[in-house]
Amino acid sequence: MEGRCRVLQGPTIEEAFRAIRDGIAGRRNVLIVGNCWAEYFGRASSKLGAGERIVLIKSDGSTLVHRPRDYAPVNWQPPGSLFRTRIKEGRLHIRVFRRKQHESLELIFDRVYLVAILHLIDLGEFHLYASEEDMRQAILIEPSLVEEGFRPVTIERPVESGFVDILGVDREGRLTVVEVKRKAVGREAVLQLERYVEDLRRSTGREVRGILVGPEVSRGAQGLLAALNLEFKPLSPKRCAEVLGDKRDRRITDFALEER
Amino acid sequence: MEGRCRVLQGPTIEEAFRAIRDGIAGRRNVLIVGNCWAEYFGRASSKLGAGERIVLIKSDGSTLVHRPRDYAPVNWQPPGSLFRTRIKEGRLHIRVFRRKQHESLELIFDRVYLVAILHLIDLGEFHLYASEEDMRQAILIEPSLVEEGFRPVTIERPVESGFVDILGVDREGRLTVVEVKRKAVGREAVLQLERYVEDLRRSTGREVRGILVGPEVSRGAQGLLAALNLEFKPLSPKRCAEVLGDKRDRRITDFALEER
DNA sequence: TAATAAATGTCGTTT
DNA sequence: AAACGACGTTTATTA
Repeated sequence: MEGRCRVLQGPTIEEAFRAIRDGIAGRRNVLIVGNCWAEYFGRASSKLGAGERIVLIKSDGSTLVHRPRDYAPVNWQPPGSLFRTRIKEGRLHIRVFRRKQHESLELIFDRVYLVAILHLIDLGEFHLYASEEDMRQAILIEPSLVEEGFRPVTIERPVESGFVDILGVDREGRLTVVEVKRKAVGREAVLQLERYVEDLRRSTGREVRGILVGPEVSRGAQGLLAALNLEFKPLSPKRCAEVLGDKRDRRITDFALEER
Repeated sequence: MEGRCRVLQGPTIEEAFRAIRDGIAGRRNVLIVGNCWAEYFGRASSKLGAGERIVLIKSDGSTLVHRPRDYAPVNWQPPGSLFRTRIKEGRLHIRVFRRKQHESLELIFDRVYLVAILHLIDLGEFHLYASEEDMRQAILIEPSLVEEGFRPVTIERPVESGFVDILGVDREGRLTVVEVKRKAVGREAVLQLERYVEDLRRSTGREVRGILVGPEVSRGAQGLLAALNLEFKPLSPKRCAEVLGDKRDRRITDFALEER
């Protein structure tokens, strides 16, 4: 473990500097807790006043500056960033930059409470279920999730303005565009569907139905749907996962137990 | 600093458990480095195999599980989460959940390398420049950024399917919808603009121009624009920031809300 | 490399 | 509380 994890508590700026510089050079993960401020220039620009934060520099170069609140980092750099650390006027400067993107984050610490240099090995697999892709799969396996008598014909069918999620035929043989969303659909999704339907009407000269599938609709989207003569079919990712679980292999079944 | 930052290096599971439980109860920020695996159930569900990671539990309840790579956490919970920590079969279990949302993340550690309990004070202000809002401001101050002779009339004008960024009149008196984007515009933005233009044509019975303003257009969006007879005007957030820098100090704030 | 759309998106703002 | 849209969105996939 000692080889894996080197910790400095209450280091001097000089000690912190050396540990961080070497940690970054050695492609370790570097954790810094201290009082800092920051400036960012690139796609936009930003200024962050002084405060106590947690900074995480990962071995792939991604860098996160976390305040004691919120999910999102207040400042960051994506993977592949480069670093320059130095001491200036008794303070620790860490410049995180991406040359090609002309993007730079300058971090300045005047106090460092904790530095940890970590060699982490993480080969664990990660799997996510109940994605929009899973919903599409479920519909292909069990088309009645959309509507009794619905028959899918094509997936990812290209039309003029994009790709139709599922193109099929309803029980009366009408061409039917299905657009799937894993969360509550808003106006945006309706516009997308409307465009697809319009493209298909034009290119085929046939009558075309448009059905939005998702767990719920917003009020505004509801109105737009009505105005554009489009339809909504409620369907949750959860329900789809169940269908997939039944038909494929069991994955989500313990979810029901969890939910009570 | 000692009051601010309590660190356990290579603690036993029991020691880690106590420190973490008390840290969470005391609304501290808690850093954990160790070997863990995880399961998530909620909006979706996921399974993460064993590996060495950094876990950050913030004082507002937000929780992040970070692998040694990537900007994004592999698992997380938003602010406001609740916690239950316990030891089971010699392992440390941390359950992070939100009852109302029926969302739960279960983290299990079999080894803990480092625990830090942090009391962080962060009152620093954060400011972001060159946002889309800044671009709109710049256009209001300097309408020729869109086109010579353009005169803004209304901002955030509601139409049937949403809100028009800037509604104005071109040099020939034609109603003109301007949609602003801070980065390269894709199909989505074109659809949005098309809808607005269509709504206004219908509701006013007048000729309506639609101009998309942004740093660049994608190929596909370009095509869609042409097909729908809409226009594109290149304008970068940076250029807008310059304009604001020049003109802002003159305090032309509540400008352009009245019709001219 | 560019483009396109999903995301457990998150987050602020406004109704 | 719900809706709506921006975000330095990031990330994966595909042409």
